Amino acid sequence: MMGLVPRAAARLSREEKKAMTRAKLLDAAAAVFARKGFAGASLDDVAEEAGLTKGAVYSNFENKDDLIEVLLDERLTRQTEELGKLIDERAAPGQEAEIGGALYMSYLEENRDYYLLDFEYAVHLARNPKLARRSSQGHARLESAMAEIMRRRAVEEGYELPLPVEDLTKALFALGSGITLQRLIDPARVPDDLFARMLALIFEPRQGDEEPAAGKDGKAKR
Amino acid sequence: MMGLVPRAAARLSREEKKAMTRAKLLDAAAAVFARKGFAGASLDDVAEEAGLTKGAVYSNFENKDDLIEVLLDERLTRQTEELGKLIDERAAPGQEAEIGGALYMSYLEENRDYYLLDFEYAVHLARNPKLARRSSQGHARLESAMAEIMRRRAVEEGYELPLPVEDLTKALFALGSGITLQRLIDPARVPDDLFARMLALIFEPRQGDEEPAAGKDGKAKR
DNA sequence: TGTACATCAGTGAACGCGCGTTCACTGATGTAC
DNA sequence: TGTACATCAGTGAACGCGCGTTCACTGATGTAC
Repeated sequence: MMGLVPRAAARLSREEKKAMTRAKLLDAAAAVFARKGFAGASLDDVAEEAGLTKGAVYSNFENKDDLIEVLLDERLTRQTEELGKLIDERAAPGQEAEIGGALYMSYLEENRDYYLLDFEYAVHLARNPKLARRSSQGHARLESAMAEIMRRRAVEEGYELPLPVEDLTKALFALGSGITLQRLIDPARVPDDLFARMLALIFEPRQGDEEPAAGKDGKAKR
Repeated sequence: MMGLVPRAAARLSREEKKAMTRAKLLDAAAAVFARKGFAGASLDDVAEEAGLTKGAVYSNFENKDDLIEVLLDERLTRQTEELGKLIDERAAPGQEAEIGGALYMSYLEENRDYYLLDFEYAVHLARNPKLARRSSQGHARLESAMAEIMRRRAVEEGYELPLPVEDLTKALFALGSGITLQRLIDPARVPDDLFARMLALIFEPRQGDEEPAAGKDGKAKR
């Protein structure tokens, strides 16, 4: 019983073992950075959380910057992949705003520390243009994924987007992150459903738009 | 010539001199924190920029946190006072969105470093609830000022706001800060006029709103 | 107005600490024969 | 299958540095007489 894990581990090749160490370090970094922040957490903290030593960090990553870069990049990739599924599974036609807003807010509630880390790192990026350039790619992919979803929904349900998708996407992410930051600082100052209501507002048909194609839910979005 | 400032200074009372020192330190802190960030700048940097020593900082402020708190609080108060004037002077009826958006963006362009500092400190606040509680008051005042302006405009020009003012205010600040953060990281990824266009969109009349009271500029906001 | 003492804003040096990074070493894995 | 050497992931200790904070001191300003 006690020896199982070690004995199993002893069968791993050098390469496999290294991959495990790396994974352990990334998990530990996620937890520790979330708890203490990037600046506030030391590599000793990370190593200890992983049950290893600082040397293991430097054996697997260039330095502290590299570690968090890999960490956040991998998380962003995962989120990008999950984004589509989430919305498609949950949102009925005409309910995207409410569901999307609520979904985001509950996700935020559960991942407070991760968002905080994102903001901290965003500031770090703004002060380190070289890092920023690399990280831009990941965010661009996330935006594309989101834009693609909105475009498809709009076509399927026959409504017009109020702005070019790319711009709309950027604006929605901006709105979301702005609300997020406010809530992180003082949850009481931002209503739970503000994001959802803004989404509804933004997607609502305007005077001068033609009436939605008959059938479906004519007066839906109100 | 050379002796003028010192000789004049020699006439100041202890109190006046201390006030001058404090002001010098705050100016220096504003410059240094903007340049290097709050975490990145040392109190030695601040003191040196002010032509003083660290001891002067500790003689005028409790510690580093207190220094930036006072600094940002004073700036916020100034901004709150100027906010009303700015919009009233510049924006013709029906042009609030365009002017407001453009105004904000050009202000951002000129004060890049200050915004960066704001975000850095916001994260700091989110991790230090005690600090956050005090700083909330300043932001609440800024929001009230903004809400008051929007309320008045809406009445004067006879349109309806799409959400309760308080919520709308929070949402607009959130959108603005979200766009700001994106632009700080990578200006190329956010169009200059995105904020203005979103404002226009948000204030645009919707299907189901009654037509605007005759006269004025009936089909204006399009 | 002048003198003697009190106050206190700002000095300058030292303290203590934590942290990122480096490095010689080790022991388990891999390789060649 | 077994042996001898090479490799290299991870160890553990040391290095060096910067920084926030403290503190005994000083000299200019304030106060009392």
